[in-house]
Amino acid sequence: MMQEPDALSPSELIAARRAKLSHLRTELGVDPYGQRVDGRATLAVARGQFDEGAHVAHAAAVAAAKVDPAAPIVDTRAKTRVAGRVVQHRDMGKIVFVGLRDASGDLQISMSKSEMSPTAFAVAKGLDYGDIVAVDGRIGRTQKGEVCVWATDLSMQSKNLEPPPSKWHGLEDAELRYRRRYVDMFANPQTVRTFEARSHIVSTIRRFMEARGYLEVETPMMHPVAGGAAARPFTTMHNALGMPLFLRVAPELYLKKLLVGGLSKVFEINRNFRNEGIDRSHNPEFTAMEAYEAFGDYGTMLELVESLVHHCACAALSHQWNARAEDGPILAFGEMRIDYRRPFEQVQFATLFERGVGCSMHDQEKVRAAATANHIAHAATSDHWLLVNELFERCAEALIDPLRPTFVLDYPSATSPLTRPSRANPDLAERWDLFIGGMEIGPAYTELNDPDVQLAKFTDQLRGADEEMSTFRTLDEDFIAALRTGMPPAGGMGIGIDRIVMLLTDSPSIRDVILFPLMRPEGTSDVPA
RNA sequence: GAUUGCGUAGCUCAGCUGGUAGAGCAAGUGGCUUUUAACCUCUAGGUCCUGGGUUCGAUCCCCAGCGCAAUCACCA
Repeated sequence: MMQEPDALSPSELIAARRAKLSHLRTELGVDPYGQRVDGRATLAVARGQFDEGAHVAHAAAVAAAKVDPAAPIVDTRAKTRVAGRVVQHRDMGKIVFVGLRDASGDLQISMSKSEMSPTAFAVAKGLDYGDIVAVDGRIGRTQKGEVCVWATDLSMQSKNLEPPPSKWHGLEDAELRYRRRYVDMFANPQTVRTFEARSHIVSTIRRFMEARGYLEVETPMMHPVAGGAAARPFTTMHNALGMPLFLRVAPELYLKKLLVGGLSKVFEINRNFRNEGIDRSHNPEFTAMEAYEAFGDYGTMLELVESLVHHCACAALSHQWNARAEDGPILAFGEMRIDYRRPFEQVQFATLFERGVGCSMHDQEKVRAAATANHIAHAATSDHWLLVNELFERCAEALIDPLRPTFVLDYPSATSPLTRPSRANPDLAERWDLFIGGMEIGPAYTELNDPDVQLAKFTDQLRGADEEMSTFRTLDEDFIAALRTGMPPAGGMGIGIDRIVMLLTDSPSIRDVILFPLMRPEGTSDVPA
């Protein structure tokens, strides 16, 4: 080793790369960090420029020139300039093969000592897995048929100083994939495919909503009062105003204010923040879409969401986001084959409850008995409808067919404080939840627009809140004032975008569809100095 | 927040009734002008997650901590 190891990282692997960095500068006179590269083709485009006829003609001309040195070598192979990260490096002596990768795919670069400057060839021989290079050359293929760029020049664009993961296995450790996503992205090409798909799905949703006349809006993420969902918020503080703020748990109340203001169809796609647990389908910040339509109801929203999800499933098929897609909008999700054909299933909450629990949800005695039998806390004293809700989640939700998108309709009114009670049965709220693949994708409601009923429900909810909840759950006077101004009757819905993306990209964890999921800091344990 | 499991070389993984560790790839060296996880030669590479304890001796057993994963709770 010609150079002292990196002071911060004593690994000799890093020292070797630093030595090469120094060698590039002092011995080869090369800037390892490159300059602007114009006229670059993606690797996929360059590969598409391959022409077998030109390759054969060139090979024949080279062969002829060996017999008769005076014979002209006509080369009609396409010239190209590409750049990418080195993912393979095979040095055969006087010929070097390098595998390059960019977001479009992989392409081999073949470099013959006789066709390059000594400096460029020396750089090529010294490349490491992870370096970024730019290459000029012509598109041809090798004797074994591998389409490649036969390089005439190669320049260093960035030196990799971090020992990269195994080129064969990629980066498999889930923790490292999330913490160092940038490594995951070049070590595991599927990661890039998944996030491209995510982008296309969000774009598809946006275009779908716009085509239906919905206006996209952006409402505050910092709320003086946390509202719109029953979730613990994150707290923060505005210094200059001396003002406590909550990161929003839902945009709902602001979007409804826009209906008061006269917009009739609005949607917002953005982040919500909920101070809750983390698991396979929960990240503290997640992306949701909420949409509201004046003069609609939850039926309006049902048609909207069914069309939207079906549309996205079809788009997933045609874009092959999901490699295991079968004929029709049937998409693989792990071991499941989820059938997105319309119409989706619909089932009444009360029906599903009876099937799962074995009694009518209106039968107070039997519900309480069932709650006791299922060891639900405070079964003897709890409110009837809270028990119904508990029992439903414990016993009935599992009956929903995970292979078919299913709307569960008409939840108990008592657990839906922002929802308008059903005209036919005031115990029920005009609300549905959509379940796909065993996950809750989102709810929709016929929104409550009577300010006095809303105020009463909020007040009831506050009265029932425990000490912790009541520290951040306060009455949103602004929202009540907006309702007093007059909000048209409306349908509203919210769906989890991350979960839709999970389903359509066959990703088992929400962390596979969030670029930088929240991780605990590592290596900062209380080691005494 | 609870329970269970995992943490060994840069990566992927072996290993040990408790006697301080191995492989493949990656890295360094030498060879090779058509390779495909290139191959061949030689070499180097480890706080076995951290801190305690038991022991003559701990990577292994016990306790605590940290991180990750799964399940549950909360929630979407």
